[in-house]
Amino acid sequence: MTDDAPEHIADELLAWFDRHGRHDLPWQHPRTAYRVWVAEIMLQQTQVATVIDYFNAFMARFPDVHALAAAEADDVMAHWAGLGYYARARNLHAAARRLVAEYDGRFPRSVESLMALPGIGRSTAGAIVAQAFGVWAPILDGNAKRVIARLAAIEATPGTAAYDKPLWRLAERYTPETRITDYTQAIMDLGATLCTRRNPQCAACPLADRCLSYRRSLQHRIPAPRRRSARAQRETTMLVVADEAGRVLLEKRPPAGIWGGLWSLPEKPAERDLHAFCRERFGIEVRDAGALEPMRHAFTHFELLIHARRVQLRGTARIMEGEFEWFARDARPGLPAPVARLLDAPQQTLNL
DNA sequence: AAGCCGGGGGG
DNA sequence: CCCCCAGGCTT
Repeated sequence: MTDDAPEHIADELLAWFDRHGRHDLPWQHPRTAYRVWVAEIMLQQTQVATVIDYFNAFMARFPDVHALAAAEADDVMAHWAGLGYYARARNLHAAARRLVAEYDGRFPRSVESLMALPGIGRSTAGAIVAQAFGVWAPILDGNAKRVIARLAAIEATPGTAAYDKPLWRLAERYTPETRITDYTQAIMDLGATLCTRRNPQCAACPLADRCLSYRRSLQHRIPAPRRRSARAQRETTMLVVADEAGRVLLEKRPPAGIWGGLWSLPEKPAERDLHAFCRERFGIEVRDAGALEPMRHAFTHFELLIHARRVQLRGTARIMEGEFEWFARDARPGLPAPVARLLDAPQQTLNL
């Protein structure tokens, strides 16, 4: 299947990149290892257009690896709120501290060393050494996978070893010895701008004449669609507990799991009585102020139906330490997007 | 090898 | 509504 795949693509790809590639992304100027690393982590499963504002704000607050390592975890999480995949932020922070402790803040230049850091796999490690240091290394992000799968007419289903294994072998074959930084950017740019998932612009592609999919008119069928399974439904009840001053009680979620490490609204088990639960969990007496409009939130593998209930504190707010805290409206930490939407809904803003 | 993690954008 | 996106970690 891949034996008749093209042998070389770098020359044509680089010539195209010089004229049509992306040369003004924020992490390209200046292109330090720290900036490339942070960008690569943010760009995992997240589109460029979404990342740019987060990246610039992150760099303004944490300009180098020492600043990031010295920061509080909450501060890092707050700058990630809304980006999703919060394990990325926890890993980024942990890796920054290890880089400072073990490497004096200087990035190692080998794929193997970088892969030993949390959150950095083979493709991200390759992108960092290629882009920051000009070291030869293949990458295989979503763009490169699609470009190479089409070039070699890989018909296996994405997400399987039958798909990934030949792609890594071909990624190694195509990665040139020279202009490694530009090549890495070029194959991603081709995938992002011409060799797109739908409606690939083959007429403008510098590799069309050697692309097996194009020559066989398979470019619309490769990559094959992923198998999709029915999305499970889940429900939860969240409490909007407000005190007299309009502050809201938030809970820091455990590090693992959904929204790990983020502040959010406390959840009440469905079977628990509201008053008993608040008494035992928070040590407060409350008045039930009624249900809010349920909110749906779609995750990749399930859909969450959030039943929110407004609860008024009776008496004085206790000072709480640790996993629960009272937050004034303008002092809220970063929240998961649906929780932020819930608190910002018109029915909420009236009395909070 | 397969399942899991979050939110946004585009068709 | 559907699918995918500069993937990696866990089991």
